[in-house]
Amino acid sequence: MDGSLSPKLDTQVSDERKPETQDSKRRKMVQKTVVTVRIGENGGKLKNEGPPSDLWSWRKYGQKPIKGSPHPRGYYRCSTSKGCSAKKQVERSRADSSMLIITYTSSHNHPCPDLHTTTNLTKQPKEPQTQIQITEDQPTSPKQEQQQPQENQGQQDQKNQQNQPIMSNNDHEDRSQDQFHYLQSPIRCSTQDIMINQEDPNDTLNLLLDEKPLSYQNLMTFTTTKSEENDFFDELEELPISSAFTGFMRSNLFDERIPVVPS
DNA sequence: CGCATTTGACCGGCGC
DNA sequence: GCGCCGGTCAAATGCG
Repeated sequence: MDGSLSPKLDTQVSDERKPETQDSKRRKMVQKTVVTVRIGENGGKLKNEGPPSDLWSWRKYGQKPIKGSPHPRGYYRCSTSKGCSAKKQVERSRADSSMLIITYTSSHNHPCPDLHTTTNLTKQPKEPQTQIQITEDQPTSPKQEQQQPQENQGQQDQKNQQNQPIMSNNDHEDRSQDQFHYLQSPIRCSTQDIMINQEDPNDTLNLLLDEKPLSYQNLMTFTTTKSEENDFFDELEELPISSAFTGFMRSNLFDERIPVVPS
């Protein structure tokens, strides 16, 4: 009894398509989290690259060839929750085909799914070791130069990040923000090496978050590699991947949310 | 039968 | 004002 003809779309469509509303005026105002995923040899061998497998469920709603990029960009929407407006864009780096650029937009209005809630994920395959660099960007302001060097710097940064201890610099302020977590670190539930760069040109946060990547490699130690995943992704061109030991990851990652906002 | 994915078309925003 | 690019929606097809 919602009275809506198409509840599934009606809600979202109306929300985004609103010709006049605060967000309609500035769709770019939406916060963006850019994740650069580096795929190793494993990824190169595969036809499809391994995107960061988040616990979230994503449904592909579009794909478009981007000018300047030999590879198309895929548009995904969070299907974990019906009312979730979280979205993500996945594209392959034109400079490095073995590098994936995932851009998360909007925020999840629900907590990260867990094995308890997502029984379907229990059998999720794992992907090859992938290195991810995440950049959070708030388009409210012009441009930031740090987002460009991902291709080159990303590699160097990753090395640094791996050496660094995992999230140890956060666990105090994030409690203040509840939903913030969901939107700030969508990849928090990833299973690979993730590097997070939060881009916030409009705020000084950038300085604080600028180089605050996280390395989950330690956690990866548990990950038992499965070859089946290859087959799983074989058909996938873009990257709907899922996480394997999300339960464990989630426990650690979720518990230690990344302080997007230092204070 | 239902759900997810894929492809094409349309609309909006930005730049020139 | 026009053109181009990006993004989203809608419909159709395929797979589970």
